[in-house]
Amino acid sequence: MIDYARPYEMNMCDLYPPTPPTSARLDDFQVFKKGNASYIYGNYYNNYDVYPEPEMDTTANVYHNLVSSREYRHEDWKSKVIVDWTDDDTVSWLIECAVSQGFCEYDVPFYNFKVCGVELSNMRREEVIQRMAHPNVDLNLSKKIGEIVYDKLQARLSEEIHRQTSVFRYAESDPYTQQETVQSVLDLDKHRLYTSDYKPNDSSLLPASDSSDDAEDVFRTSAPASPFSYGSDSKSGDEEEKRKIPKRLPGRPKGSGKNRFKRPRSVSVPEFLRNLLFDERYCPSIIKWEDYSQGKFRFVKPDEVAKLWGQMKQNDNMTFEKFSRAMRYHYRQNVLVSVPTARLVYQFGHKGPDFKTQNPNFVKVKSEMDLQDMPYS
DNA sequence: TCTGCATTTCCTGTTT
DNA sequence: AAAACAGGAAATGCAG
Repeated sequence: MIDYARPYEMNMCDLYPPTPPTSARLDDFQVFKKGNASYIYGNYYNNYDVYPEPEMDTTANVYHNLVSSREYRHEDWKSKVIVDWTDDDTVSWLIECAVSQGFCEYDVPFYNFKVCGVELSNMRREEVIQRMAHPNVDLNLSKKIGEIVYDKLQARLSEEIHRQTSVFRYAESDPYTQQETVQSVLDLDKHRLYTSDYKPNDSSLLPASDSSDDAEDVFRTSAPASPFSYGSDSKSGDEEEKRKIPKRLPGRPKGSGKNRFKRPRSVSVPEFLRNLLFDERYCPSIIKWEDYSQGKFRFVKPDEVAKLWGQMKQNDNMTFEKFSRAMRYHYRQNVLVSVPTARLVYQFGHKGPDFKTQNPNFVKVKSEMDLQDMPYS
């Protein structure tokens, strides 16, 4: 089922690590890719399986930990859902989580977790464990803390999702006319969510997932393994040669059945489009609102949108043709609607995601610009 | 393990 | 003519 109208939804920009070192826009989408950069000790490292040497002075780290961890002891996070957490909320939760499990707060390198809730919720087990590593703390202890923290996080996340789902069953019937009601229901729900009886499943003693899974890419390489797998890709022009090569069967080519790893829940195609439209980095440069009041949007650079989708799904072979096929499947349920006369223009249907936004296409209103131009206002 | 859903891939034909 | 569109068919991956 698609959560078309989730109460809060991550923006594309929120999915990715803080200010990656490369300036290339598409690199923002590589957080799900195995072996790609992860943020630790203020630096990016390319391998989840090693514990890199921190660049910061380790003594300073420990000192920082001792002195500052109490600054984060506030309880704001308890009344919020995870995606609303600030980096301080994340740290507060982390410390309380570790302490409640009998660990010493000084063994938790909380400065590695100064991230917002969205980023935290997208962390994989390996990344949490890796961030937990500290040269002055026994590796096994760090690993254990990391695993428990990860399990607690997942338990909390699944409880949140469960709560959202039950709220939005109600909302799905008519998301537009009921929007206000739904919002108020959500607000109520949000505020009483974790104030009293939050009891996550205690799976902290489960064995750690096999991180070796991450060492290999489960998706096929961009080059076909054999001519038999992609017969139609042959561009020899030799008709007879073509006839000899059996056509590739329709459907996704078989990946490796083994070495599968869990990816974080990905957004659906309509949600992905909505998120791009909400993100100043992509709207209006590669996708933009054509008629916001009707939910109509236009692909400015369709190939780039498809590429982003492909990168998010770790699929280098994604094209706009395939992406648009996925979009067309959403016509059936009125999540998306075709706009016949205009090319590259689509429309969110009445069952589409909530696309309410203050400033479509991020066009500054005149008064705002005037205010900015005034030196002292 | 099974099932259903959301894709992914390829394809043929049509429209712009 | 090329690109975009439409939708069938078959396959995968994931979640329940």
